[in-house]
Amino acid sequence: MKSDSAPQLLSKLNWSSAIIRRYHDRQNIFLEGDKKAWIYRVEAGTVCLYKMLANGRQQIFGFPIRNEIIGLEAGDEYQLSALSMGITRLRCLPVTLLDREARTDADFALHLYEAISSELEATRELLITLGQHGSTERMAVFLLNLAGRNRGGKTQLLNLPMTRFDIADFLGMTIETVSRALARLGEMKLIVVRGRSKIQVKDIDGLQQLAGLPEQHIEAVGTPDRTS
Amino acid sequence: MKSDSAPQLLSKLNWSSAIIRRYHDRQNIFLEGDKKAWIYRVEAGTVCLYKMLANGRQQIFGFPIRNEIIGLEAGDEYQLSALSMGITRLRCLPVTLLDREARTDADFALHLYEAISSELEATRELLITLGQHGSTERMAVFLLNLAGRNRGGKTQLLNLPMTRFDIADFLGMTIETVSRALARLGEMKLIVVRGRSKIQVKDIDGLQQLAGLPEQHIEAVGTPDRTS
DNA sequence: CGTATAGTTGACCTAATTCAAAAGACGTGG
DNA sequence: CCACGTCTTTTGAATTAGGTCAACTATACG
Repeated sequence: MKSDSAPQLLSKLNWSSAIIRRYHDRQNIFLEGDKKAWIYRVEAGTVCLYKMLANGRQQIFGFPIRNEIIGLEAGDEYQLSALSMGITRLRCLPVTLLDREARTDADFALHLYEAISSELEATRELLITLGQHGSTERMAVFLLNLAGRNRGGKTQLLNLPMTRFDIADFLGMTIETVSRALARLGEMKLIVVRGRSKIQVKDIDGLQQLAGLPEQHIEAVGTPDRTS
Repeated sequence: MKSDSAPQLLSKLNWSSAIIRRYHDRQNIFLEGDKKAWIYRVEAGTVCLYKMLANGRQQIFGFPIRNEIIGLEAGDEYQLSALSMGITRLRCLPVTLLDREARTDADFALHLYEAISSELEATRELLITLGQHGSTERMAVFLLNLAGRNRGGKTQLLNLPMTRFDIADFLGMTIETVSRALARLGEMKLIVVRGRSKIQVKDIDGLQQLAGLPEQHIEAVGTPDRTS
């Protein structure tokens, strides 16, 4: 559901020369409207991409993790804010470098085009999830997305570095509903909630089924086992 | 809210040589998954961009009108379906032409990048609208969006070539709720509903205010931590 | 430990969906 | 131009999912 656009870019860009920056929990990486100076690749940890809203809430657009790129968008300002969720390590590349490459190398510029395109596609998926599914299903989608990108076994222990508040803002609901949705998934024996930041996935197929029944819009991001 | 990215592209592309294609009401222009052969610029009428969903409904992502570009995305398949709303005229450009240009001209490729970027931004706005606003507000946003892109006077007569069903699928609600939302806006003296496809905007400022005031994104000054 | 913060659970309320039916728009043929 | 039938839209009543408010519990941290 989030930017899986890294692979192509990695090849072209000289990331090895990039600086590594370390964040602890809930540090701002950049804010919407900041002048864009760097693009980042997540090396470890999780990032939260969001926009602040007038009502004090925020709309979260994703939680990029290891190997995903953030800050990649046209314009000279960031269009989203980024926050570290837990201890996080980022590799930073000056945009100037990216810009120079893009201006001279059409092929590279096209990679940018593709990367943003897939980001757009991901955002559309999110929009569909929010618009069309109930709270329990949305939670299932969220967990599957995490599980998929974490690339684990069948019985995964998911790490949730984000708070219930963040999850609520991501899925467009309240923390209470998040809590109840998790409880319901628990009752259904699909997951076990372990403390505030660990969730054991017991029945990934069940989740999958809940999340979208028909294959349609839940592409198994990374998960090798797709039963249907 | 939709792709207003045309201007830059227009300058580079040789649209004058492009074929014109005519559609009447509710004809498919292309379908999600179709091999991408053309990109289009709307000359007249309205297009509906959507994805079919498993439950028989559809998520609509926008209603591009005159001068807006459709079919512009990376990949060799369309990621959305497009349907004409009312009599519609499109100028068609073979993607091969666009591709050739993009592969050789880095500057042009960057324009594509920017175009998609603004599309992404628009989709994010839509997501926020759907996620955070009530039905009446959403309707206000929709009407303002139409009014804004139609560029008219203060007391506009809006043409709605799409059905209530389409509006419902765009705003993530039911036709009944669409109807009630319009009725409510009527009671508030903000609009007058004239038949099934015309709406007279009486108080655009009132709509704007309802919609959440144009500036709904507060930049986070300081810590975005909600609680502390 | 004890306090603060995060999360859960319960009771109630509201907005939107659902189901049902009436009213209005539109096209057709007389 | 009117009468008719179909389809779209509106309106109403009942239902429900999720939000809100409030109390309670669990967890992290000093």
